[in-house]
Amino acid sequence: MTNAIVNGPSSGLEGKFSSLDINKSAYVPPHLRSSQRASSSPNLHQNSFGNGWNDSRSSTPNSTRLYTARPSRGGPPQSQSRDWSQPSQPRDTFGLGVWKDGRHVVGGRNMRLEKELFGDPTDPSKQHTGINFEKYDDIPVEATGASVPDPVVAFTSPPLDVVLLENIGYARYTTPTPVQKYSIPIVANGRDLMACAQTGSGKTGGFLFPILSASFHDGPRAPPDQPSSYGRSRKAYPTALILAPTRELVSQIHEEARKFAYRSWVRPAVVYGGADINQQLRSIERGCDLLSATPGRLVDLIERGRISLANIKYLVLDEADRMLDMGFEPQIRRIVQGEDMPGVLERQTLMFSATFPRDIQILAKDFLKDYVFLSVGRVGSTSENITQKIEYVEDNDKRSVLLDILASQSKDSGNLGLTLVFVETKRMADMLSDFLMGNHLPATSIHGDRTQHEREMALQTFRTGRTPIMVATAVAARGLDIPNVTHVVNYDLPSDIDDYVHRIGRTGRAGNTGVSTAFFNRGNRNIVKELVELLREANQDIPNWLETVAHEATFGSGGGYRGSRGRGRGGRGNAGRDYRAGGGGSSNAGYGGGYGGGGYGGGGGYGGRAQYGGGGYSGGYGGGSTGGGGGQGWW
DNA sequence: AAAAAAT
Repeated sequence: MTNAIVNGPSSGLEGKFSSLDINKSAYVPPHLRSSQRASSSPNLHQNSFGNGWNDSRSSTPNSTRLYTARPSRGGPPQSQSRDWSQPSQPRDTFGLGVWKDGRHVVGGRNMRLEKELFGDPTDPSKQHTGINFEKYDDIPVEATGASVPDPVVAFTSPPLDVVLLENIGYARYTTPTPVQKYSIPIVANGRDLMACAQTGSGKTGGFLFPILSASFHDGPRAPPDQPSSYGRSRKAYPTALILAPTRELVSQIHEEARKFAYRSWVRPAVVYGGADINQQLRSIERGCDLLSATPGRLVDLIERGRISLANIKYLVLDEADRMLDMGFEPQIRRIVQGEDMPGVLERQTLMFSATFPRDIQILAKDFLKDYVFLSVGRVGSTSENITQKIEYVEDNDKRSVLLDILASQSKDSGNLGLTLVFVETKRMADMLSDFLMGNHLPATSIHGDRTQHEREMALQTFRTGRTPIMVATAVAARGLDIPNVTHVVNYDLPSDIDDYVHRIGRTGRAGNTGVSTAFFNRGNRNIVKELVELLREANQDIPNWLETVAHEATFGSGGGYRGSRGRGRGGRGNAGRDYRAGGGGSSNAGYGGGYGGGGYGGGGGYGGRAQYGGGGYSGGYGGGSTGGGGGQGWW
């Protein structure tokens, strides 16, 4: 099994145009696959372990098992199914497989597509393994819940589906991240999952890998009551649905899905607002098995009768806390509970959230069944490969300080790195990028008032280095994975420390070192305490004046440093605790270990601090002025 | 107070 990655697929059909037509005509849209599927596969409700995933919660033991019961690659099968001997078996040459007669018919390789999806392996500048594994092994993970499956140690033991393993190999991922080590067996055992983890921890693979592995093996679920005799229905019946808060995030998830669904029967699709809906309609007609979507556009398409959720087997809510912050709860509830999606017992649901406040707990209670709770340590702040600098800069001086920074950066020889500048408002994003461009700096900007096209262009010119400076609002703070960001500037500090963590997490990825610079002034006192704690945890240098300010802020008021966001999120960072565990909770991996420090939601259960955080707002403006220490009278 | 998201 291991050699699947090393050798790669060896279909002899790659690049043969002759089977183009065959393939086109042989392709069966997902919604028309029901008849053959229903008759040929009695294993409809089985996962790749072969155990019923509906009732696995009570019966599945922890022991590891094979993730794949039989091979499903492009070569001749090692088992029965003689029809393979037919020479003209319609195999695809464009990297598309099909599900046919209850079996996975894997597509042939397509070198052009492969290059598009995975990059050119011969191009060293594209060598982007994505993940620094030594660092990642330090991330503490805690799993709680009833009979938590043991984490896996490798993609190959027990093995994921061979086709998936090959794709993982093409993507040059060698080792599962800690999130994946836990999530893979959890999902593969049919369990629901609530994970407190951030993007960058490998969580996209954490849900894509097990979902695709099982899907490759099991095939699509037969849509209920599908009027299959009526020509082609134009309704898509996805098997898996992934919801995420921003368009960029959704589109990034879709790109990952395209990689790992390569050569399989699974057609990934993506829908989000701001883009031409007719184009999206056409694309989902071409196949929509694993759908990544923002909630609004999905509801729209459901209303138009073009997407049915009746076939959903896997539901993923990514960045759930953020979606609630953005007011998506009504749409999400409608999608999950108010349409035709199978109930909680008939589907598998995975929720990811950076924090675990009360409203997320409620959502988890409503959407999940007997879930495993996974708490994954913070990546950005604990990893010391991000150097965090805090500079005192008054608002009026910010522009010139930024220019200085950018100028000194460009003096560094071979400055290939990208600089991401965060501001708080859309207006500021426009003004600042105009200012930079006016100073002949190659800058662009991204925020919610730009058209989707402009946003995509900005992201593209930034990624490719054509405009290596990008000014961004919160739209780019979370989740976006842009390789080669070497510097994050918090031109305006966010009022929420979690946002800060997310922002600086845009750099220092892929095991590279990164620098973050924050402009701090009196307007940022609301996060100073948490900021100092964070810097301390991450072994960063803390300026004396900052310590002083933090001290004052602590004393100046009842310590209501959190306020500002109205509804305090449950504790900091990933302090998410499995509240079901009643405070104590069984822990599989040392969480406390690298985490000491005060802030981590200190034992006392959950509910308490979740909703209306401590002192509320006003973290003490005006508290003891005349900055005492450091001899710097800033206040 | 701001940002994001369906039109």
